[in-house]
Amino acid sequence: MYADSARALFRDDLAEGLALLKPLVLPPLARPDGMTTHDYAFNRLRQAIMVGAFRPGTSVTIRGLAEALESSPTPVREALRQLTSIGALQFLENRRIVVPHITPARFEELISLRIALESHAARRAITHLSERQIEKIAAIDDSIETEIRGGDKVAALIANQAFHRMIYTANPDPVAMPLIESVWLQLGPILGIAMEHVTELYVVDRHREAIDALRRRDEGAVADAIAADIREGIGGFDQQAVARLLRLAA
Amino acid sequence: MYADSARALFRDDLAEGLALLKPLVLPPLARPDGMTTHDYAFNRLRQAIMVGAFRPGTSVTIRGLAEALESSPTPVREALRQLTSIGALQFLENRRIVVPHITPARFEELISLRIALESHAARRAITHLSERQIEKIAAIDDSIETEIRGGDKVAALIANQAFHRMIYTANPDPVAMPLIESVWLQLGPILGIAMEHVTELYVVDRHREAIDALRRRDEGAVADAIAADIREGIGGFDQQAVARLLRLAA
DNA sequence: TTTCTGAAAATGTGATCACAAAAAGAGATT
DNA sequence: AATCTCTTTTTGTGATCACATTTTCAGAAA
Repeated sequence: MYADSARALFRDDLAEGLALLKPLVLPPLARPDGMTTHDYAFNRLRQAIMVGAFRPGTSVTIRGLAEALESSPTPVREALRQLTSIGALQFLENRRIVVPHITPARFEELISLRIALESHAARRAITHLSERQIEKIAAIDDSIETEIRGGDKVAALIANQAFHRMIYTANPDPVAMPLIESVWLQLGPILGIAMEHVTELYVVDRHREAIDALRRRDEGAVADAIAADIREGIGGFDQQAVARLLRLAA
Repeated sequence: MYADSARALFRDDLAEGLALLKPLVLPPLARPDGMTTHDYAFNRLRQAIMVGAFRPGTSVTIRGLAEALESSPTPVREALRQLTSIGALQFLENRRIVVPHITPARFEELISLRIALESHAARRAITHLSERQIEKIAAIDDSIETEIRGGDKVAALIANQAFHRMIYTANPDPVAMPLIESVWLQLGPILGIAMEHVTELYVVDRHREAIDALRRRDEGAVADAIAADIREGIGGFDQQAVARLLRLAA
């Protein structure tokens, strides 16, 4: 596996990183026609980071990624630069490019920021949601449970994100969504750790509550449900367990 | 002025754009030692957009900026790509790079997002603020009034941003600050329009209220003061007047 | 005057190269 | 065995170039 590429894709955790990256980033997402190399690289990396393919502290290289994506340094560097702008990566002083480390305090800040942003976005979405859209949201919620019961952690995570995204993007001017995804990206690497250590997934979310509140067009109840949902867990992961894990890692 | 450069820096509003850009972006900020060309370009453009140097819809070119910044396309393109990630610019389908247009609805969304984000950040900052820092914040508030009375719109704007930034960055893990600045960037172009049309600046902010609340460590009062401050105006600009202006422009 | 057409210019994209800084590694020294 | 030193390799940076697409604009046609 190492000899496959002349250069290392990752400096640390090479095997694990590759193992996670390969299915997530390399084969599945074919490049659509008309998509630039840069956009392709950006979206692949973004998606990989958001679902926890990279552990905190992992460092990547421009040439390594260019090779993995069968491209050249220029578009990859642009993609990496963009990812730093949204907190997904970090260019260090010594020119190393790493996935940011997360302290327990930072983790708490990010969760609290998620609550502020997403309860706000949920409130703002209510008036724009049609009945049909709400039913779609409920359908996505069902698929989350299916994935959790099936034990596919990454799929559960993605479905959970889709659930939240579907609500917030009902707003025709979804200015909050990019910021919310920035926070998700910063939490991604933690989820990667969680996925390695947590074997049991729990279906304890507040999605039903949120959906009911959406149907009633009850702003306060929606915001409360979303806040509680975030506070308690992330797509099958128990929040407290993740926090504990983080303290151990630090 | 036009003949100075072989290529146009802006496609539209060339004269106005240059007039605003020159003092803000070109001469003053000298490139510090050790700062890369890319970082320099990024920071200059970012600052220029944040204080309203570019009107909505203005389009820029990579080569034009590279020439203006005495650099080459590569680092400038990276800077522009980063700016799109934080909502300051937009790469259109036809490969044009523009400052995003803003609809009245989007404007309202951004203001409401500012309130959600900044009242949250203010709450989170309270426990980390020392007495000395609060006095510094009060000093910045004084300088805002000075600038407003002096009639320097850009300086007033920058001082106002410094006031808010000083509060939010007291938090040792300021995860919200980059997101807040992203919103500021998206509002920047509107401020540019406001600065062109508004002649009178008002010193009607809630800063004193906010500072008092900070001294009392009163979370709710701080959040309320910040929310009211944002709702009513931006660094000397009356919010309602700006909204009216925007409806006219649309 | 307006609209259409085709050539010329401009522009974003991505690959490549030279360069300096940093990291890695081999071998000697303590 | 641990530390230091010097060479080699790797890596980010920025400039340049070729290419395809888009825009611009002059001139013809209606």
